Amino acid sequence: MRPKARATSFDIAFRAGVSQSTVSRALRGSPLVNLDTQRKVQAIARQLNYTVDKNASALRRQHSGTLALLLFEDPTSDDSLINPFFLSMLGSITRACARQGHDLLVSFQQLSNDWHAEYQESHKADGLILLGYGDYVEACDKLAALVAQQTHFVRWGAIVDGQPDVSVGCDNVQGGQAITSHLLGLGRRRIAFIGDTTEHRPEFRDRHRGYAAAHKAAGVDVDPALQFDAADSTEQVGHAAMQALIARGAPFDGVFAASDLLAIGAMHALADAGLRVPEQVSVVGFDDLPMASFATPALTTVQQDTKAAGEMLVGHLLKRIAGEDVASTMLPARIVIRRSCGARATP
Amino acid sequence: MRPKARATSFDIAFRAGVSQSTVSRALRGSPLVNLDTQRKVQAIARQLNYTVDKNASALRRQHSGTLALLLFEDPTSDDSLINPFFLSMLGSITRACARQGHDLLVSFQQLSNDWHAEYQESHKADGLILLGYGDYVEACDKLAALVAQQTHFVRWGAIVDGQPDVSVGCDNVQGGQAITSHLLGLGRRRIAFIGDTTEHRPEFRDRHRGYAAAHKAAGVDVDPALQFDAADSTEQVGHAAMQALIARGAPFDGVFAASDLLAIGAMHALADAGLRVPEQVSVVGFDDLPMASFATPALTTVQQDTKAAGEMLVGHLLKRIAGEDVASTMLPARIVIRRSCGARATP
DNA sequence: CTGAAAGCGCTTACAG
DNA sequence: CTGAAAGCGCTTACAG
Repeated sequence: MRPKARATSFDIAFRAGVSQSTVSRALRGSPLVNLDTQRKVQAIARQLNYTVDKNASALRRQHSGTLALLLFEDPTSDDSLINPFFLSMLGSITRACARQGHDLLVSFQQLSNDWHAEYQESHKADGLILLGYGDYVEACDKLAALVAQQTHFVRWGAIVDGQPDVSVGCDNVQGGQAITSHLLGLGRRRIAFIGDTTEHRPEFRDRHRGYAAAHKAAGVDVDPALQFDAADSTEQVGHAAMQALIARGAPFDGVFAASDLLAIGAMHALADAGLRVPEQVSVVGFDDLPMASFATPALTTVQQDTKAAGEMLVGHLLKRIAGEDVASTMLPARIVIRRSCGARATP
Repeated sequence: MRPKARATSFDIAFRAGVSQSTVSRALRGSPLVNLDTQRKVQAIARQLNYTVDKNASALRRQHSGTLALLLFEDPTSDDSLINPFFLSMLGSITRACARQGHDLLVSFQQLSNDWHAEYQESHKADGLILLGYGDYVEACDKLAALVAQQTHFVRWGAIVDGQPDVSVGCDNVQGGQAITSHLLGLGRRRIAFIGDTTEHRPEFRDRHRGYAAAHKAAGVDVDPALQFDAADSTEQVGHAAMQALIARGAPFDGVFAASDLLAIGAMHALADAGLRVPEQVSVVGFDDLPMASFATPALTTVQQDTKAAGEMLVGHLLKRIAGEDVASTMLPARIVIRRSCGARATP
């Protein structure tokens, strides 16, 4: 049984006894068309199960009503799970797109790929949302190239001085400062920091800046021996970092890991080493992943508002596409106190 | 500064001194075209930063190289998080699509919506992947309608007798049987089941069938008072179910929750009631969400291979689109023993 | 308010 | 191996 071919606007025009242009207008609800004609056309369209061919429409109008989300991953972590934080962002971005009447194309990119503009150039999407672009310094050229090509895009991440693009990020400095102050308030004086502090990972760097600011405000010196570089955000890296820190021998009574995954890995390493959290060491993270509340002990952390973030990313991008100017935006971070910091078990 | 307009195949043709048809063929690597011509055209294309306009191409070829993933959610749980299991499926589906050279459109649908065929009809996607369609009985008509319209789609879920469509699912009966046998092997004799057992939730029903089969095989009678209907898979529902079960007064020494989220909610309710897991009650779930291993105690559960699932869904769909026949496929389930079942703490 | 016509940028028979 | 031409299904000036 051959299927009936899809109905086109010409089929509707024929049955309605009007021209195809009128059909097009009527379906779009143009005020130019007579109300009766419009109703008639729409009735026939419904009856024929008609849908506008988006390819034809996009070709003609030169925009597709679609946004593309580019998720970057480290080529190393090929088959492991996607960072749960990005997954949660993906959820909120998808919802925000739907609310704004746009479709969302999702794509995983290898960091190494030549990803600039692929989607927008091919006209499959009107704009791009960038998530997890890896090393910021390396990405910077590509971002600049995107800007130069007038690609419409927004980036999730730290707001960096002199950045070429528009981004939405959480207030990493404030979050880092708040959580560090909390640890200091609990009497911790030697707090380790797990995470890169360079411009390669501006989010981590900003969290570290908050960490430093909190120490300064409390009049506590930071021991450089307590910082350990970690560029990737995985449990494995957190575990290894903690082991290295322990091996270093410099005593510590607190750990601020720049992400929850790092913190959870660190907690495992502490447990392996027979150190009790939070009695001997307070541990805090950043992100508030779903699993943070399930960790043992439950992880004190900094929550990023992914719902607001998704909404803002989509909103900003749509404005850019419409030609409006938008500024990078910082979302507030909120600390979430659980057991791992020892708030209820201060020394 | 006005941007240079995007280059088209005509621009390339002009510079290469050939016709536009030849450009089109050359870019596609057609064997019809002279190798030198091809190289020349491709060089110019690269230099001009040319990309094929996918809208034009899709319009002409009548397919888009795009697949659509439809994620259904309960309208009740509007702003809560997406089920982490689906998120993980989404990750593997995205990867599988990329590997097959297809783009993925992601869409959240309200269960109530009139979702049949929207995407394929509009020619934005060549086929559909359905995830979490809610009540199977209610969805069935729509699935049949999709089949009737010759929409290409595959569904993630239970394989149901006489179903109109192609689906990929895990072997819920086998998984349910294996994990229940494990509990019985640990000496548990009164195992509660949290989950719907009707055709409305065929996955849960199949897990329950496995539960019943394991009891039968072990010669243990099932007390109907130990089953509690739960249609939605959320912590809240699991929590409430457990409370209701406790209130019922029928004693139990084990709980098989039809999903990890239900199991985690149930464990919280048990803790609230002062019942110790696994010493007094063994608890097991289904799915093996990332958070399962972080629960306290770590949750024994049944793992679904989301990677294989994503691959298979995409593979099956692509075959359907190509006109091949494919059969519904069941993936093996694997039990993952952790602390919550009391494997190392048998009475 | 409506229609005839052009054109978005491709792919692909058709003819050479 | 190459080119001229048709056509995919729309939207939108343009003319009435």
